Amino acid sequence: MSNFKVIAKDGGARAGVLKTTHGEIRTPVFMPVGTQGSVKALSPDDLKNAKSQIILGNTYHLYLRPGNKLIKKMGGLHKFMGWDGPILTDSGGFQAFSLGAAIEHGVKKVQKLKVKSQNYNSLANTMGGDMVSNSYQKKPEKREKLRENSKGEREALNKSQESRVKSPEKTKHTFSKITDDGIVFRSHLDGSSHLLTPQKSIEIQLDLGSDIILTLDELLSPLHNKTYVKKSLERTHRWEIESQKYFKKYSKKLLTPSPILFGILQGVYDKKIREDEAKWIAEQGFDGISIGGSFGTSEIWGHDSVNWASGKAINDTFEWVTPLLPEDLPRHGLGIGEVANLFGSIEWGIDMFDCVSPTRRARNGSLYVSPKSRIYSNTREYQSKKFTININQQRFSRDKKSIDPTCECYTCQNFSRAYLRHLFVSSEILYHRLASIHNVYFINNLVEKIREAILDKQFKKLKDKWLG
RNA sequence: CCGCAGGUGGCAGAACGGUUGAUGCAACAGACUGUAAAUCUGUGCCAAGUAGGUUCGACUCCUACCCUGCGGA
Repeated sequence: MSNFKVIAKDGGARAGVLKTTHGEIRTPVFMPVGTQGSVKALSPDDLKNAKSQIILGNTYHLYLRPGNKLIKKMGGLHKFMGWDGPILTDSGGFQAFSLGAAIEHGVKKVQKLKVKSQNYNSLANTMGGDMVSNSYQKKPEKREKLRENSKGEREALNKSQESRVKSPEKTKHTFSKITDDGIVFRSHLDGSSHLLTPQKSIEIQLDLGSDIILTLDELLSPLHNKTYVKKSLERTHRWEIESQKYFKKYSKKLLTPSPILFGILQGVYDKKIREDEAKWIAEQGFDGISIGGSFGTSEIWGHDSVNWASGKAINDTFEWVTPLLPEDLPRHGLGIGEVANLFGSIEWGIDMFDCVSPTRRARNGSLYVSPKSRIYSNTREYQSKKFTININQQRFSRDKKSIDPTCECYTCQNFSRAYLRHLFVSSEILYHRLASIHNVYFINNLVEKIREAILDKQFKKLKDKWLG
């Protein structure tokens, strides 16, 4: 019996209902990310008032601190954090990337700039040593460079040549390493070493009492070469099957009613690979399918900068894979959550989303605004087609309007841009809460509006209104 | 009034007499997509109290004055 039901379709876009052990979810749905048992700056009440139906928790972080066994003893993650709605837990697969390949390759999940291909094969050969990433090292490097430049001409030349030779060879220290058995992590907290196997990941997620569990996968980088990608995907397949076996063996025994298990469709920005992966995952009998992997471009995969456009990789990928996935399974776009990407993904039949963007952006001063409000604000946003403003900007210091005059969140009902800017530049803690309430509400509300539009067969119209 | 210490960007604060002039904060802008993120990346600063002197060369040494702090009368 399926937990998921599509109740309406408008083109490729779907509206549905997903049953979980902590209640029903209306899809499409956005899931705020609560990595360490907390959606940063927000209480469960704040989350509910911001229209959150379900949140995400993280295996890797909660395993390291406070520990899955402790959370189990405390009655599970829901009780521990005071959230009675559904929780989806990530498997820890993303950290293999963010603590490994992302550092080594200097890339992000959604790579916006064209990266010069270096044909990376294996990764993270150099675990150990200083716990510093390249971005964290930049400051000292800059300092050295400046000092060198200020010395005598010849001396400076010699020195800078030396550093030019040394610099590319510089070891990048990563915190994760992939082995066939699982992911070896060196804790970013205390340096201790941990092996996360597919079984271990499921065990942790069961201990947490998650409603929706994900299989362990390895997130690929656009700079992994074809040989490595092939090998990695075979390994991820093995991990997913092992995850599923372990899940079937223990989930019903340990928890009643049982949580559900989503498999992960991995890959890079390549049609053939994504289609093959879609066919494979469709056959495995999962309760849902999370679509992850890299949405970046590189020469290795034949992408040239001319063809590249923002969000194109995401849209293309979903366009390729969704026709090959079972209609009756929920589809989850892992880590997707920017406004344009939500429209682009839902259009191709994606039902669920999670993203750190609303909460991280909020804390960093980037607040969402709707198209109408962009016109109010200033022609800058309107022209740039962005959906955010940087509240730190001076032009908001006397702005009496709410962040988004069309928004009905608690923050917009009660506070001005001028006040929020003041809180932000003053580093007041309240800023984080008010800003996060707004951004989470904004995205949740947008997805809710999209759902209503699908039910009314108005999806295209709403999309045009936003993306024009 | 006397003694001591000291005056370096908007603020704080470094540097053998050698094209001087870091760094931090603040300011201004930008980034952020399964959270190593209240983070990161840029940008600019009319920067040596005043007036002289020594020196090839002074932020750096000398003199006077002005100002600030501390102690004393």
